[in-house]
Amino acid sequence: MNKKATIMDVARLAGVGKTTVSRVFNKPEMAGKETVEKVMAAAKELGYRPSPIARALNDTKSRTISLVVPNVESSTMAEIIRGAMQYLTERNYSLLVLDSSENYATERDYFHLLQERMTDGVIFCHGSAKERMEELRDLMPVVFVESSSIREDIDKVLVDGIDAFQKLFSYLLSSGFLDEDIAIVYGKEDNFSRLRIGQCEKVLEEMGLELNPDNVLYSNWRAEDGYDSMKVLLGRLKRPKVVIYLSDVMALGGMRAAHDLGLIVPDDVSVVGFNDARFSAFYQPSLTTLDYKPEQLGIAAAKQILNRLKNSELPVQIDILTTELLINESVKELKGRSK
Amino acid sequence: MNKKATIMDVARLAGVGKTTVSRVFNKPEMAGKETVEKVMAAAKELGYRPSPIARALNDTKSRTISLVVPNVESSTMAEIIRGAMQYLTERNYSLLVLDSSENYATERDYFHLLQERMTDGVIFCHGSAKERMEELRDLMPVVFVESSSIREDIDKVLVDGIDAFQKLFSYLLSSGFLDEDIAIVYGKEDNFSRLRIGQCEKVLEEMGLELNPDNVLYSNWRAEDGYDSMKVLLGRLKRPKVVIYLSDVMALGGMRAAHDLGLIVPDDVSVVGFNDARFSAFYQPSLTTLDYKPEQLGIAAAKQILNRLKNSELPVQIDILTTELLINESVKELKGRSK
DNA sequence: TTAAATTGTGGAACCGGTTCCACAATTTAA
DNA sequence: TTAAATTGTGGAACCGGTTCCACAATTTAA
Repeated sequence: MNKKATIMDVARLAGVGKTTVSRVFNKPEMAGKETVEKVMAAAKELGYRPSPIARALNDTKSRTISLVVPNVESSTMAEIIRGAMQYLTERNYSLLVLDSSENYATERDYFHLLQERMTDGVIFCHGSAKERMEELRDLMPVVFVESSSIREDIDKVLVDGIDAFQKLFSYLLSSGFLDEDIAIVYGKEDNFSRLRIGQCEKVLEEMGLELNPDNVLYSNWRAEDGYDSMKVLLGRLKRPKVVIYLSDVMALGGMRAAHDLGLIVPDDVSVVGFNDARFSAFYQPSLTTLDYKPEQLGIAAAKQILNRLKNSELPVQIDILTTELLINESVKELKGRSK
Repeated sequence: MNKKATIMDVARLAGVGKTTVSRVFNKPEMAGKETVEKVMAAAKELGYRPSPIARALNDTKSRTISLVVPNVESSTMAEIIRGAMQYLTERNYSLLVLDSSENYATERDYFHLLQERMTDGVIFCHGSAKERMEELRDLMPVVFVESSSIREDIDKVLVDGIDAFQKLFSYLLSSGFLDEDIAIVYGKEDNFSRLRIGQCEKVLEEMGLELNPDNVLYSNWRAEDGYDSMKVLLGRLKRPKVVIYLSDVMALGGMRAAHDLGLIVPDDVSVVGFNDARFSAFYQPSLTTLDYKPEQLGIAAAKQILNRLKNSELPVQIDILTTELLINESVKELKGRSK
């Protein structure tokens, strides 16, 4: 490993001052034509590239955005990372991914603040360190993804859960389901689930519906968890007629559980998913789901951060992604039933 | 946004030199007890935290690892990111994710080298910039994931494709399938696919098998693509009796296509997947697949990088993940057939 | 009581760049 | 031909830390 060439090496070889080398790399139009050529030749010969670290020391700009995600089992996070990465890479920014799982509650604290100056902004995806993140806003732009905040200077990207549940419950009611027929399976009971729960309860209240408390379950996002919760629900004396899962993956597990119990989806029990509708149309039966692209959350958040970086005076940005109710085979209308 | 406190601010407030402040933060046992307290109090009062950038300038250690991934549609990459992130975060390293999609072929080149000093090492996941990455090895540790290299000083993490195909073909033959019955659907024809294709062909040759060229397809990793390729295969005069997909997600699409054509999996056509067996057991029918956890690739690669960082003299590290053949419902044995 | 070893401290130099500003050389205007 | 404006250049200072090393103060050994 031979040592890297520095700006001084190039300056010496080209027979100019280091200032001139710096200028050639940053504002070549401000330098003489011949000088530019000389310096570039020397730089090439030495394989010189300016060190981003040394640059950042002056700039306080690193062209790096941090993305703080809980390392959850759901693939949603992975999609968000993908979306943000794509948007930022295209614009020559880098993405630093940080884990905010609850096990790191204390280190993370230390850890992020440590990153302060290595990062031009932070995208925060509903983890547990909300308050810390809000404080960070005093130092740099912060975007919240699917997470509420009291602060009014924090940009946000949200999924319109209210609208989603309204669409869904309207559809189910018009399909002949009663509120007592409906079961709902949330993910792990964390900050994010609480957001959804609140939205769901609000809609239920608005629509004058009341679920049987036995039919509200907390699971853990994975297919296995959806499987287990379906077994629980179908073991009840009074079985639900439709089960809403807060993720497609859990719904997949749920459908399999029904099948393993000798029941048919949707004849014996209907199933609805939410989220990552990437494959829902291919499941057997295809899954009725509230579709949105988590990737879009990442893209929107990255966009907001760069906007804010360009203009810190911008009024607060709030992007709301609406879901689409994809009606597939996993729900069977009960219109004709005589209850 | 009030300015951040620097080491000099702390030194002044504590009435000591900046060297002493630096010492208190880095080697407190080398400083006097009272001094440590004084400095810590001053640091706390000012909310001081050492700037990682300024630190990195001396260290040439940033405690950051770069992960270069093609932004493919497959969820495999997302799993790899997750695994690496988890391992590194636990050890107080950060993960910088870079996109090596082919569209960025030129920028990427520039881009990575630009990152040189911000990164202690690079994990490279079968993208198109292989040669560039090999050059990087002269400057820092590089780990290749699922990518071959001529260089013998590059650590590697691989999936044992040879073993996987051996297991699979043995199983299929012993289940009554002939080579002419077998179709195989690869992903997009890129560096990574070529690796698998090579492995598969080698095994076929070893076992004296020959596939019908019509039955070898290149698709594009997504469920939709798997769907389309199944329609192509089932449209052939001589239909394959078993279709091997190089990803579970494509297999899911394929099974759905068969169903939409009025065929039953596995009675009319058997299907095999590969890869992300996270959900394969929950599909309907459950999918026979070559199971490995892409997440483990990320973990193993992260581990190798940190090992190498600790000891650059370490002999080359090669981790080979073996797959497990999960036999599920999507393949039906043809033992009894009279051909 | 004196010499030697240990402990703690801070100024100077450095990491590799950028910015500021004075100044020399050249070009343009009078 | 001379004064004013423009162009190009590089030394010094700086960004915010760490490392090196000399030296003072204290402790231990003789």
